[in-house]
Amino acid sequence: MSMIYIVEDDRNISEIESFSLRNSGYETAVFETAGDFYETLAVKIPSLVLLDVMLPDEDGLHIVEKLRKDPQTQKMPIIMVTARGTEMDKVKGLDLGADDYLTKPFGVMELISRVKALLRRSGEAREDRQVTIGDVLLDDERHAVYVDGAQCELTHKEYELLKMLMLRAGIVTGRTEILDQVWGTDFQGESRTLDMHIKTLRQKLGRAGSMIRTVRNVGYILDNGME
Amino acid sequence: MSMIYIVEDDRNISEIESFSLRNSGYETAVFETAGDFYETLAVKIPSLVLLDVMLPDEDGLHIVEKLRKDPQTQKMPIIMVTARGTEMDKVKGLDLGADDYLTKPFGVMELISRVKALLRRSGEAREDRQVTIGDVLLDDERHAVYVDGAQCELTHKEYELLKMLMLRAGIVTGRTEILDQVWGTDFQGESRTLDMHIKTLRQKLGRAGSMIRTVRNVGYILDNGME
DNA sequence: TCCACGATATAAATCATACTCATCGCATCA
DNA sequence: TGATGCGATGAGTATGATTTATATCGTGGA
Repeated sequence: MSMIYIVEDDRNISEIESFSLRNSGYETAVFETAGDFYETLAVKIPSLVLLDVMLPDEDGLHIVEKLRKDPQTQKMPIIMVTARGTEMDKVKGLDLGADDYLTKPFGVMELISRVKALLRRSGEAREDRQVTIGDVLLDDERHAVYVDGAQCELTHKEYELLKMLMLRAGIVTGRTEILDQVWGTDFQGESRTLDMHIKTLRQKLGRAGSMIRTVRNVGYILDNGME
Repeated sequence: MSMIYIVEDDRNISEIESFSLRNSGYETAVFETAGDFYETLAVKIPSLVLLDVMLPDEDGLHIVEKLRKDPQTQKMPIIMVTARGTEMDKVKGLDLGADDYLTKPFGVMELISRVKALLRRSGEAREDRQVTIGDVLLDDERHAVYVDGAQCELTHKEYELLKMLMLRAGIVTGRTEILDQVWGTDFQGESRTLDMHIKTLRQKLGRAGSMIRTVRNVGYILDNGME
C-alpha cells in the first residue's frame, strides 16, 4: 500500500491527517522536523508527502526546492499544507514544484480527495524495489541493506543470499535450492560454503541476524515475525 | 508552445482566462459548449483543459468522466473551474479524475500558477536542465560541471559518464549498462576503459569524487549524500 | 588532447579444509 | 518405562589459499 509521509509540527493536525489517511487505507509516518523527515527519506521514498509550510527547523518552500533538485525525490508527489491562505504563498509553493496545496483548516474529505487524485496522477504504481522484514530493509536499487536504519555492508554473495531469503520470508528454502539460486545450478562439491555465508550474514545483521533460522535437515528460513 | 483549451460559457470569465494565459505565453482556444469542445478535441488534443463545471449542454463532471474513459484523452491534464465552492463539488471533480480545480472567483496569478504547475507535472515544458547532487552541479545546457561553485573541466566521455551517474543517483548501475549507454550498444571487448574514466572522474571531482562508489560485482553508484 | 587497450598491481570476495559443536536416534541399563 | 550415554549426522566456525574484480599505469592510435 502507499506510504505517505506527514511533515507537520502541530500534533493536533498531524494526528487528524494520519488518522484519516490510515482510515482510507494508506500507511503514514509523521515527522515533526525537517531533519527527521530527511533522515527517513534517505532510507525510503514514500508515495506522497504532506508538507507543512511552517516548520521549526526549515521552511517548507525551501524543502520543496531541495527535493526537486534531487533526482531521487524529483518526481515525488508533494502536497503543501499552509495556514497562511494568501495567494502569494500558494503561488510560491506551486512554482517551486509542489504538486498541490491544502489550506488550513481543511476538511478531511478534501484531504483524502487530493491525496487520491495526486496519487492517481503520479501513481502508475511506482514499482517498489524495497523489501522490509522486521528491522531489515533491502533496497535493490541501491543494492543496500539497512538494519534499524543503519546501513549494513554486505558482499555480493551475502546480498544475494539475504535477498533470496527475504523474498521468500516465512518459507523454508532447501540448501540445494539456495545453492542453485544464488550460486548457480552448476555449483559443485559439498562444502561448508553456504553455512559460511549464513554465518557472516547473521553476524553482519547483528541483532536481526537471529531472524535467519536453521531448519535442520532441510535448509534455512527467514522469520517474518508471524509465527 | 502549449495549447490550452478553455471550456466556459461565461464570456467575461473566458476572456480573463484567455487573456492572462496568452500573456504568459500559452496558446488558447475558447469553447462555449461541450459540443464545440468535442469537435475540436477530435482534431487536436491540447496540452491542458480549463473546464467549467456548469455548461449549457452538458455537466462538466460528466465530461471529465467521459474524457478519462477515452485512451486518447485519458492523461490530458484537466483543471475544473467551479463557482460552487462547496467541498463536495471539489471531491466529485477530483475523484472523477480532474487534476486540479479552481474556485470562482480566482486570482489571475493563481490561475497561471496552477496551469504552470500542472503542465510541469504532466511533463511539458520541463526546462530544468540542471541537476545537483551534493556539491556537484551539472548544467546540461552549458555542458558544464561545477564542484563547490568552481568549474570542473571534463572531457566528453567523462561528462557523459558523470551525467548518467547523476541522473541515476542513488541507484546502482551495472557496468554493461553504463557501457551500453555511454559508449553505445556495440561496444566490444572487456577492457579497463570504464575503470579508467571512473578514475579520472573521481580525480577531477576532487573531494566530491568519493561520491562515486564501486559496487563490486555490479557496477557503480553515485551516493546522494543521504546516508 | 582524448581515448582504447593490454599489462600489471592491488584489493577483495569466495571457497575448501579441517575442525568443533549441537542434535537426534537408538540401545542399554536401572 | 524412563533415564543415560554413545555414535552418527548435520550444522557452525576459523583460517588461509585461490580466484576474481577493480585500480592504475604506460603505450600508441586517432
